[in-house]
Amino acid sequence: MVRPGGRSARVQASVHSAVRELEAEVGRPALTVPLVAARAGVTPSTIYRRWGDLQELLSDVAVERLRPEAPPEDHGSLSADLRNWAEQFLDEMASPGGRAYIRDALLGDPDGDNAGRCSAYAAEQIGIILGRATERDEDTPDAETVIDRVVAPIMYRILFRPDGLAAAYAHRLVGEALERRGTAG
Amino acid sequence: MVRPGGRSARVQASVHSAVRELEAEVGRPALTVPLVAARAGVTPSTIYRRWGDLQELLSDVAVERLRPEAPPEDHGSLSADLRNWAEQFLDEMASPGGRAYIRDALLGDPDGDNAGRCSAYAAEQIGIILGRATERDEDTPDAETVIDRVVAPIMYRILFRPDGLAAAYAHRLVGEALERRGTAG
DNA sequence: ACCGTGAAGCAATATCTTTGCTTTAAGATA
DNA sequence: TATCTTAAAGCAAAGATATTGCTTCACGGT
Repeated sequence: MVRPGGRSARVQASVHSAVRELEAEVGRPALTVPLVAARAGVTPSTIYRRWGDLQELLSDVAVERLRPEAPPEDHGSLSADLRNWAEQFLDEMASPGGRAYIRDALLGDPDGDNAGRCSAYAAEQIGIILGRATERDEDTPDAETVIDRVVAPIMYRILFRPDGLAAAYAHRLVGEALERRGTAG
Repeated sequence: MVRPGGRSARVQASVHSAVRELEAEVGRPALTVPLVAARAGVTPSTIYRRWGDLQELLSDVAVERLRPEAPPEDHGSLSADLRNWAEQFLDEMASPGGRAYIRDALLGDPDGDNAGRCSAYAAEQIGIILGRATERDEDTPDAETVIDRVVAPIMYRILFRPDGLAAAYAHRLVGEALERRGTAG
């Protein structure tokens, strides 16, 4: 029987907060399970038993921070919506903090579950944008295409070649992904 | 002064071998620095001082294993070369072992150095393919385009959505990346 | 053949991880 | 509301890993 509320929930919240606070205060390299436990007012064995190790805990926290907080802004057209979303996505993900979260999320994730969740967040936001475009009767690519053409290149560069990423790159990708579509009806 | 040869080199080789052997024998989750050290005939402190921790050592080993061993096969045309290369790339990288290496390479890599190296390997292979195409007077995209259109989507899916990846996907990406190019001179 | 030096060995210490057992409190039942 | 059940947390001891000062070794230069 699952017990989503009560003590377990309090412990989880308190541990997550402790991670976020300590990440800011001492930096991630200095994070340890006992340190987090002390700040959270919990014994280390609680963390080991619930999360396994520090990496899985960090992965958990990272995924939470990567979850979008609001649907993408509506700028009145598919291309404006996508441009804006891609720019923000790149900004957030390419920042030092964003990169650390992505890595953490991928890292302590034996079954690929958390990584899948991150990808689903992006897919969801894109789905909203494309849904709006469809309602406006715009010619709309499918979400997979946008992921291949826009999200994947951004993530690849963030992970493998973190230098020289700027909004212009996101804009170019969006432009290319939408090429030869503006004229249909 | 750098000392590439001699004892240091022997230690490095022996430690790398130990990692590879033990990865196969006991599995990566059971790997520990003391275990590797014992197999390599080295004291643990040597490993800690040279590599910092297990993750960085694994990252090191992983990058070595991701280095291509030969230039891409020549099939007589850009599209055949790229199709073949992409298919092999996907096969190797999407296999359980390949995915583990990619993750390890990204993981113990504080400065993004090893990740950059992996990306450079792919870029180099692609450069060879495109160079051949240019010599044949084919209309040739630049390497960045191939990375954005072919490599990035493959890597994104391997890392974030490991299900349902097959050669057909790689072929489709190559086809789309080369679209509207075959007819030029 | 002999230094100088960077890297490896050794060993003591500090820290983290694991685990068996006990205690707590959430949620169900009456 | 009192009681019961049980998943999860606490505690503490044992085990393993990580760190570090000092010593020893051997490569590369003179």
